Amino acid sequence: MSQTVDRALSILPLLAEGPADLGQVADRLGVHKSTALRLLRTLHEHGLVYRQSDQRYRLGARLFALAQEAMENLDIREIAHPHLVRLNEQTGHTVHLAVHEENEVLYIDKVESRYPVRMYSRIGKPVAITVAAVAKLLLADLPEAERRALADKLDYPLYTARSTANATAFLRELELVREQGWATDLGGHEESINCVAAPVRGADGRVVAAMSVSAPNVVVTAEELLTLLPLVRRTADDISGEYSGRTPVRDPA
Amino acid sequence: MSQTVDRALSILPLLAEGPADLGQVADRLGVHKSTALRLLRTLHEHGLVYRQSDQRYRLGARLFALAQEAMENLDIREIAHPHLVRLNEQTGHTVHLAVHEENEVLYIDKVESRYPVRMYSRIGKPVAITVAAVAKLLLADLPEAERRALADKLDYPLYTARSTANATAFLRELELVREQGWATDLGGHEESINCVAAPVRGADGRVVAAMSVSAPNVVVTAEELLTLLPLVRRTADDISGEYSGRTPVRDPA
DNA sequence: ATGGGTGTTGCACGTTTCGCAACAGCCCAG
DNA sequence: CTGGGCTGTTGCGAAACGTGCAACACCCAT
Repeated sequence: MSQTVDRALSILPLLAEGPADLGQVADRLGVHKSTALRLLRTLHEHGLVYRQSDQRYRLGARLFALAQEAMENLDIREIAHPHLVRLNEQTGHTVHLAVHEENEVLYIDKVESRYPVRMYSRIGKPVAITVAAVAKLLLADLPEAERRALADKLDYPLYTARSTANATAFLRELELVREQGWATDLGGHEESINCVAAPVRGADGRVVAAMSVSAPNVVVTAEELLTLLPLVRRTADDISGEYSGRTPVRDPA
Repeated sequence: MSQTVDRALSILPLLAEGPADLGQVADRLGVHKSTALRLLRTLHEHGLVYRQSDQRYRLGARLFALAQEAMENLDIREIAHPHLVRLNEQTGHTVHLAVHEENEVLYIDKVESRYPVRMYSRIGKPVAITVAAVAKLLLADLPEAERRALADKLDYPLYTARSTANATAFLRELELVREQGWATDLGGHEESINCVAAPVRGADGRVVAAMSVSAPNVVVTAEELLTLLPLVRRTADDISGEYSGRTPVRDPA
């Protein structure tokens, strides 16, 4: 690791606490004033640090711009994909990844049993929003007002006898999902298909995506599928960790 | 200025464009792979850079945390926020707060129409500096020499037919804004969006921030939006007063 | 197996950075 | 006006630090 860079970067969290002048920075870094000056100058040239009118230093505008740009380029799908593949290899079942957008829930990735098929279209198919396990997870995380408003606007088609029947039942189900942190769809969409799903959360704890494992009755019973829940949740948590930058990746120290 | 730090910091905007692997980083920096590796490691230790499971690097969570922390420490923002909210309640439109820093103008707060939810999403994004009403106000306050120098350096993208076309037009517009003490953007950035803005001044009279109200054509015409000007200016003046310590906090009756 | 593609490590050279000390402004007090 | 204290700034030599090289380790395809 580079000492100079290390010192320079140590300035950033220090300034995040509030503005500081050259002397304070030098003291807290444990270096000579002239050294601190040069480091600050370099940070300044890159816009990470800004000098306000009283000559004290602040964190600069470029930092916001960088964070902003990085946010937009964060591709959940890209991060999640290898995890989906691994989950598929471990279970043999179909794995889905879905996001919530504009009152719809869309699949954005899918790995099918044995042969990994990547869906390249960014805009996937809308899912059955009232019954799909992933939809429940994504909607359960909305503020209550939005949840209610949305629930009222939806249609509740009876795909099967176990489909969610109306807004009241749906809201009750969302409440349950919200509390337990996972969701299922047991024959609610197609009679013979069961799903178990877990949420992917961003750094702020909000649900940004949901992942599910689906299998037909003829292959595994609902009970057997439920035994996969811990694995599904762990995988979702791994993705969450990676997505929010909490590095769960092994470092070959 | 420090060469090592300079190189290390150059990695950040590079990664903001999207994830990259070691070789790509080294190439674009023009250094040996081993050098890039050590720089990345240092950045990694500080959490500014994160290594995803495919071993590629991307910007890390700490960057977001820093940006957010820095933003929350901006005192103008804290003081202005309740005023923005009130203005939003009174007008129903989107309200922005922006500051000027290092030849960029960026939004530091935003209250969206009617929804009490505070969106961090677009905050931090640099604004279209040649057309945005807030940008004109902030730049119009610069000393003439700086204004000229800046105007020459800028690009003048034609977002719409009403966008500022070149440096001459821009300087003329700034002169006007400077005299009248407020600014507009009538379809200069997006055809159907109009803005009206007013400056926030510090104790010394210099413009420290600018506030705008934006609304699409389909909701209110430009003329109707302009009738809000007195209210916008009064609000900006209130913020100015509070920021410069002249006025005790006014009750929001 | 074998080759090209990655990422990683140890090392010797020399460029870069460090701390020092002296300088330059600024503000306040005498 | 003058002087002292405070902050930020600059030139310089010494040496520490970072650099590029080359060799290695590893993974995946062919």
